[in-house]
Amino acid sequence: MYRHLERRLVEHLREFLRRTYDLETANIVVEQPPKIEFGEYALPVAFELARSLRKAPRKIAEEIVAGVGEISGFEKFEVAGAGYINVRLSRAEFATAVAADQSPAADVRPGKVLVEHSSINPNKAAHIGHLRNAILGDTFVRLLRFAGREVDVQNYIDNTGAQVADVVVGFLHIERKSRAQIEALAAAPRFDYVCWDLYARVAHWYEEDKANLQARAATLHSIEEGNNETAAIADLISVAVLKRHLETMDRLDIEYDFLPRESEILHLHFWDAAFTKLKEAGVLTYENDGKNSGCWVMRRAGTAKHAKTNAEDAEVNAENAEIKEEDQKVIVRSNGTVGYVGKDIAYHMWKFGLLGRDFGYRKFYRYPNAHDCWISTTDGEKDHPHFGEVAEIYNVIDARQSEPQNTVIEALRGLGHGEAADRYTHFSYEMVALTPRCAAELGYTLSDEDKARSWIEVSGRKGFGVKADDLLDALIASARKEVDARHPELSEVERAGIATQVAIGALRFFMLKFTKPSVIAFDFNDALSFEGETGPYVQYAVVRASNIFRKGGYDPESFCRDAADRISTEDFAKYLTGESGNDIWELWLAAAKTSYIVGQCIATTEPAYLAKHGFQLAQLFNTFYHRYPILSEANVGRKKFLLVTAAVVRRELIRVLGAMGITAPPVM
RNA sequence: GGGCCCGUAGCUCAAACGGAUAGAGCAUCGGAUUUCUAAUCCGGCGGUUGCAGGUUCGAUUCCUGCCGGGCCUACCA
Repeated sequence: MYRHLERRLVEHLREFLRRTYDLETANIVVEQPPKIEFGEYALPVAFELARSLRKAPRKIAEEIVAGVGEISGFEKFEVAGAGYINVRLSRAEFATAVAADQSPAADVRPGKVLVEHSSINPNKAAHIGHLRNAILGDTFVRLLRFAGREVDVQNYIDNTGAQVADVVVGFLHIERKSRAQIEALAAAPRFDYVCWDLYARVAHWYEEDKANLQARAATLHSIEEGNNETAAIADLISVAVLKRHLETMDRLDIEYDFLPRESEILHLHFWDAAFTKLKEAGVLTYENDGKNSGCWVMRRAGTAKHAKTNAEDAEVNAENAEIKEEDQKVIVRSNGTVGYVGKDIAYHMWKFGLLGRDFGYRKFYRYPNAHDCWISTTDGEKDHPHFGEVAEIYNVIDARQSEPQNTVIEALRGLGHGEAADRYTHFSYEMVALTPRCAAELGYTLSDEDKARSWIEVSGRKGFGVKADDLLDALIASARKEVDARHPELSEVERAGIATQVAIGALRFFMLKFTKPSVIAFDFNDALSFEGETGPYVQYAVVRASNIFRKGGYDPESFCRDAADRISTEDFAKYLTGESGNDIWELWLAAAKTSYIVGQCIATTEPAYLAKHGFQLAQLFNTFYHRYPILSEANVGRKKFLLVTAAVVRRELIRVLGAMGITAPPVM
């Protein structure tokens, strides 16, 4: 609604400027006034026009206000300050529409969207870094679906790499376990924890004696070759750990549709198909000398020179024809094997339906809600959903991977698929690290240098980090203590359920409230907080709103649905003016912004705006709740109005939380 | 060396295409009429937005340089 009116305002104004000044204004900026009393929209357009019209901004603003005329839904235009135009909505009309949940159909872009996130190596337990990835990715999926897009969720599994081989080495060479023993371990709970520790030990074992690295090379070779005991063990380990990851993420309501695996990219020869096309298009060049002699290389992303003038064009092109050694990315090694960037290029050609090959598919994991997650195989089931061949992709991968991601994009461009390259988004975010204090709490001894840092990077290789399940367990235990103290009358099951909801709310909100480029320095104190700018704060606002209706014996949904029957436009207008009206109007306006915010989040790939919005809405509601007792309100008309207000805000808070993958408990 | 990111209150973070008095939370100090109310609310304290220039009517935001920190820059995946 808010967004729709903004668009209407801009269109009208553009038309007015065209008519009056014969000006084409490409971009009319709309802002929000610093205070609610000033109106709902602020237009700084007069400042911009001052130069071309050779008039004072204030004068232009006055002319616009005088001449702009009536726009449906808007009440008035005013000049403010040195030339701002503040615009006021018709509050009653707006509130009626918001209560009824009228939102004019937004134009949804066609085509399926593929979001890939998590992509955890299946050789050890998931840690907090993976949680940030999965929560960002899953929230983005929810945002896209909220906006009406069709979305496939993928989780890429690198099951043939050195990390998996290392755990195999650990079991066979250090632990000296048989296949049957490993199978038994894999079937036990939290097998991923066993691998977490073993993986760190293997890294240490390599360091003790470099000769031990031969075991890795041999294991890696056997895995790639396939059809042998070692490969079978690697497969059983990676599948078991993968299942654990799915269980961990399911605790957070994170589900996947498809799990493409590197092993199938290898066995189904995706690379061969891609290699041919890349050579034909001249994306790859063969090096005859230098350090990369015998390799197929491509230009590293961002190293091409760009001409600043036409005169430079020829010169720059000549320079770009030859790729300097330091700008070369080896795609195919001199021994003929392909590196991971090459496989990634082939994989992304598949995503856009440009490869001419497909995976086999098999059902792999059924969620408690009966949703099936599929996995890649060489030969699959006949009936399967259609994956790949999508219109847009978003890869949720941390910022460290931006160079290879850009290289893949450049390869697509080089293949002549510029439009695909443009619809490829590296959803980049910074890592989760630990504060020195947190690291110390975990029992790690720190150097003086580390102690002075503001954060320390986690390392799976060293077994240094906070495991996702451990954090969740700690959050649930902490929430449980609060619930037990507040609601001793509830059953064991009820209290456990509430504690889980609160824990998930706290965790998901925590990971979303930071903007993507900010490194999260993880600390248990911050993450375990349930007060202030947290998920539970927002959940609690919903619980409070629900309490009003439960204790009053009303149905909140019906108060939204039938708002217009219960309250006349005149009453809306009456209660939304004056000092207290302004307070409450601010709440209504914030509640109406949800879909506007969702649009912002998608356009900027920044879910943090949603967390911020949820918190602000909850904050406004809490103030309202405190200031205006509802059930004891003597004036019947005003009481109805306050109930509608609470019902609408409750509805929007539930929506915002839902888009973040958070549910509100019945009581807190 | 090159590329990308970050630097805002004691701490952790916001500030939508450049906009009106730079905002929250935490911490700290002081308060909240027995109500749908404490996982909450109100108030106090707290800022030369790393530094220096430039562009602009206007800069935390854009540009240049410097200072400080991080990440990436393998024929490993």
